[in-house]
Amino acid sequence: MADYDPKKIEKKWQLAWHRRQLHRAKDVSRKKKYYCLVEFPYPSGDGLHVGHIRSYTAMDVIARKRRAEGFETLYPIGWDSFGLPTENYAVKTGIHPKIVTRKNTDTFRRQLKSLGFSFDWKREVDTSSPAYYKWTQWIFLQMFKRGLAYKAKMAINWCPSCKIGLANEEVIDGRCERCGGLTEKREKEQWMIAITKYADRLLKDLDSVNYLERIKTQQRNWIGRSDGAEIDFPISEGGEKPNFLLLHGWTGRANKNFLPWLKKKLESEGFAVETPELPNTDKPTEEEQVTYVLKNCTIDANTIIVGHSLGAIVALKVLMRHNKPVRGLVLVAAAMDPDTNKEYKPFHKTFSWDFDFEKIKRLASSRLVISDLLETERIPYLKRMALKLEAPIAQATAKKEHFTAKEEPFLLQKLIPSISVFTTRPDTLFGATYLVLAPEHQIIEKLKRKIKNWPEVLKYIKASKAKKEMERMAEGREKTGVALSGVRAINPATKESITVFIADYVLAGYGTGAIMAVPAHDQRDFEFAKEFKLPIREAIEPLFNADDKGEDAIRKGLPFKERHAAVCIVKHWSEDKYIGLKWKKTDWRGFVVGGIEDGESLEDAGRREIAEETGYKNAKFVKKLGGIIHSQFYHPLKNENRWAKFQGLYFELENGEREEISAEENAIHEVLWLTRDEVEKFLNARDMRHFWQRLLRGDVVYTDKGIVANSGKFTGIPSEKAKLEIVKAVGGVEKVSYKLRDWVFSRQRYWGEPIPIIHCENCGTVAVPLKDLPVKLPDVKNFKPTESGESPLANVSTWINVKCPECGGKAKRETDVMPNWAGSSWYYLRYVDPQNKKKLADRKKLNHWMPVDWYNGGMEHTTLHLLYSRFWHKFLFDIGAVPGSEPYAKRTAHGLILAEGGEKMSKSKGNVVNPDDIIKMYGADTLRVYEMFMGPFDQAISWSSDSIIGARRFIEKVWKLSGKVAKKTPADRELESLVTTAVKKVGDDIEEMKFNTAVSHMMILVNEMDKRESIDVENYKTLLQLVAPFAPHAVEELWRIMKGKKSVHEAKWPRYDPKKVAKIAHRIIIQINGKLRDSIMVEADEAEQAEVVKKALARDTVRQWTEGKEVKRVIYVPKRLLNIVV
RNA sequence: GCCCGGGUGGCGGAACUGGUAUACGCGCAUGACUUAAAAUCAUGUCUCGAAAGAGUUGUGGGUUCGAUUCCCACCCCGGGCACCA
Repeated sequence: MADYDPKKIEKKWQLAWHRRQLHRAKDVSRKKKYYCLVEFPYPSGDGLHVGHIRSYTAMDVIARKRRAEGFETLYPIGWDSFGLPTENYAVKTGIHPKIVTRKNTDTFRRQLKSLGFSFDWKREVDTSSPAYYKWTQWIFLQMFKRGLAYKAKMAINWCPSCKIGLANEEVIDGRCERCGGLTEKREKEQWMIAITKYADRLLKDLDSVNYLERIKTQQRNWIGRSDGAEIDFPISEGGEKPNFLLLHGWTGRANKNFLPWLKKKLESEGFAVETPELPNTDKPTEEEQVTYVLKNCTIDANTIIVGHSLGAIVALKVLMRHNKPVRGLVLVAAAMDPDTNKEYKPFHKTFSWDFDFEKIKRLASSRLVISDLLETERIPYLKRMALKLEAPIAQATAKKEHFTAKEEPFLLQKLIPSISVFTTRPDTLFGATYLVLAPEHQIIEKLKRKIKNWPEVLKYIKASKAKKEMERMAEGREKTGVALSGVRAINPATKESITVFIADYVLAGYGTGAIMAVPAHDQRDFEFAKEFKLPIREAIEPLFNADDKGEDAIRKGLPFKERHAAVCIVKHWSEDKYIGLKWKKTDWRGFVVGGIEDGESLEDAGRREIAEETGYKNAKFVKKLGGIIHSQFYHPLKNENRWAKFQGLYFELENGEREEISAEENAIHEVLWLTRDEVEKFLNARDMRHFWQRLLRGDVVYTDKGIVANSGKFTGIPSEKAKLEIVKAVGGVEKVSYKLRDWVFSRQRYWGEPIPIIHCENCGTVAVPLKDLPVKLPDVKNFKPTESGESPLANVSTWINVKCPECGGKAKRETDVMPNWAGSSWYYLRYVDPQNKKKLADRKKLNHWMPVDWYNGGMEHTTLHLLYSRFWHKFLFDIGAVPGSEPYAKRTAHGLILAEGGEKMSKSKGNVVNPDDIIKMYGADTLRVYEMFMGPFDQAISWSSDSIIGARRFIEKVWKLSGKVAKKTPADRELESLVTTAVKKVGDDIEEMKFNTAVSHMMILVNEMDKRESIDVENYKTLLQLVAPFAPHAVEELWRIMKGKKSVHEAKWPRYDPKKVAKIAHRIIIQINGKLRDSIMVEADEAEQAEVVKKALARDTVRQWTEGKEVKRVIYVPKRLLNIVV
């Protein structure tokens, strides 16, 4: 037989498989489907990376195994071909990106084919081809139509060297992901996509998919859900008072009672109130009323519009038409006929509720309240509106006389100027001793005239804006800020007047851009408070729970016995040493602890305990160590659950004078003198450590949950429980916040999908009609981005100037293009039906193939591509374009391949491994096997050119074994068992992506076979089948030599008989006192313990160790080990 | 700082659910074949020790008959997030 020569066989079989269309996936098949997916490559000029091969081989192994198991398997590939490197190359060379892309794609295709991947090449997709991006644009327009794609002026991350805006996900350590340059913040009009609308579903649905746990965790952290509350802090000093515009509804008692009442109330508080007489109140025509208000009333940024029943509708319309922000909006509904108890018809019939709620929210930025003067459930539209506006509903107090509303503190409170904060710890509200606003907070501008130190404040705001991201980080988070003098707020819980600061440690983009600072229970607030010498007030007493392990774990069902106790830290009279008590009967190591008896002072109790437990007589009390610490645990000696309320006390001994300790005490614990370091190690309970920290550092910020303290009627409640109660008591609202930001979708560049939007002078922003899709990229000569940050497309006047599709008037095309994450957000859907001209994919085919059964890719895409595509898929699901709301049933991740030195491979470092070279030298099969064998698939690993040879030798061994194959061989039960084990292990390992051990099992089998004179045909064939997915070409050649016509890749995956895995005889390890001393062979049928022990004890080696000793205990693990304890 | 991984020979790494630590591969050493080299084959290869034996899975402690594996504390490396209230 000829020597193994991959050059001779690899091309041959690649062509043969292609001709036989072995890897085509049929859309109609009686087999069960299986969809394997890998991340399609960006065809860069560097060619295929060995990292691609790692992932693609892994999935190829799985795809081939699935086919062998009888699945109709789809394993597609395509090109993610829009992107910056190609464009930058075009800028440099003047060659059109289209041409560069084609060239690169050809290289990638040739390289992938040379590796023998079982892709279905008929399904190639290419994101930069108009036939493809037509549908990318289509999806964008669907989002636009549903308000998910919007244009907004906002501070974005700007990379000055790429001249491009970046999404948060693309900024790493304040640097541009692509070029590594520092990014800055820039105000720009940008297309945004409202991924935040899907935040909660993206989070929740993670529970329904099979992703690696670390992928889920990373996505969860990125989405960053926090459950908390919004709480208003009224401005007590300096607040600009709003003026009110009250719009009444129909003639009726409501107008007679409620509005006059409100007017009087507001005026008595010193507010300016305007109440216009609206025309035609009996037969309302909204148009007249809206015009009237706009014409006759003053509306400015300080106006709060209050609309009552019909007036509510008018208020909304006025606001939209006015189109400038107002101070606030209050909608009051009492649209109930007092006689019939039915809703007024005109209210229901005449008005549509189709408002642009997003816009209204923006226009009424600071106060948004909906007040319900009836039971809410009877006015469902009000509830609907509150939901849409995310506005709090004030509950009515009126019942029978529902038009004579009583005083409504909540409503009023919402109208009085205040600062709203977001907090996850409303339970600490009583400890909030100051407020902090982000420097960008809108209210600062409004308070401007009242701020006495405005120049200083302005300087701080400017300085913080000017800071680049990196500088902000480099400062080591030292807290800076400025107090607003002339402005104060009221803590709604304590009613105390507190200072308001601006500081850049508060972020404008998160929550409300303002926080209540609780220095006692938040590290950052603590640091700030120390810096500015602000009061620190404890609102939570620490609670330590003995966890559910250990002998002091709380026993369920037993009640807690509460006890006040003193914890005494006692210092030596001359040395820097402290008393530690070590309990003898249980694993407690702590300080002197003892109960406080009735009528006894804390100090006395401490001194008494010290004397009793240690004998030392002259302890001098120095200080208390903070407040109470709660500790819940089980007391093993007293057999009861304890709830100890510990007080920390610090004593110093004046001398070593000591009395005899009672025998009783002596039996309980041991007294030790410990240095500071020894104390650290000695303590084994969190409560004791906490006191030690208090002694060492003075203040300790306790940020965990505990028992509410110093909080009026809430004192003593567990903090978790107090949260909601306190929120309710101060009229706060429960809120959820996310770290996830909307997706910046504009790129001011050339090589991307044009955003299919037209800007018309009359009609505003208009979608390109679907029939005009795709909006093709025009050919240009100059790809250079402009200094002003406009797209190069802005210069192509023939392309830009168009007629408005709606009015036919003058209009211009949008010149921004989409980011390169757009095309990749849905490509897996196109594989299913790549040629479809009418839809992004045929529904039947989608039903058949979706979801992707197994998707493998890089960890680096977890919060980018993977999250984006899940979002797009959910959107497509919502509009009925795809079945199922999750695209990928299973997601795994491969580790990076690094260069030999452990660095990243890069052209500039010259350490890139070219797969073409490896294939030339060793063959594609060797490269595949090596990459599978090199190390754990999910971990990063360095390339090693020395080790590749091992993979090649393995294939050669398999090759040479074919010379030993014989039809008749002597029975070989051992080999039989080895083959069976290998079938099981290789199969299992592939499923768990433990390819390295799969290969090693095959190597073991090959080595064993190599020892034999001859090998049975069937055993050899089984081996070939196991190797086939890894080294498809070599095995195909061997298989054909053996058998003939059909391909090994059409053969059924070998099965194994579980009984054969069981060995006939076992080596039993004999240990004496846990040390390995001997081993014996035992037949499977004589594995009874007694027999084995007898056999073992008879052995000389064992007798040597057991001689003259008594056998105390024998542990026997069947088929494994025998441990004799003497 | 927080959240994930990880730490085992000269190197990549293996070890099921707590049960022979170092499988498999690379490298290295010795030998065979060869004029020689490569390739191949055979043997050996954690440390100390002549041996019996002892020690060893980042460090220290604990639980256990027995710990790479479980628990506690700490150190180091990689990745993600980073003042997210």
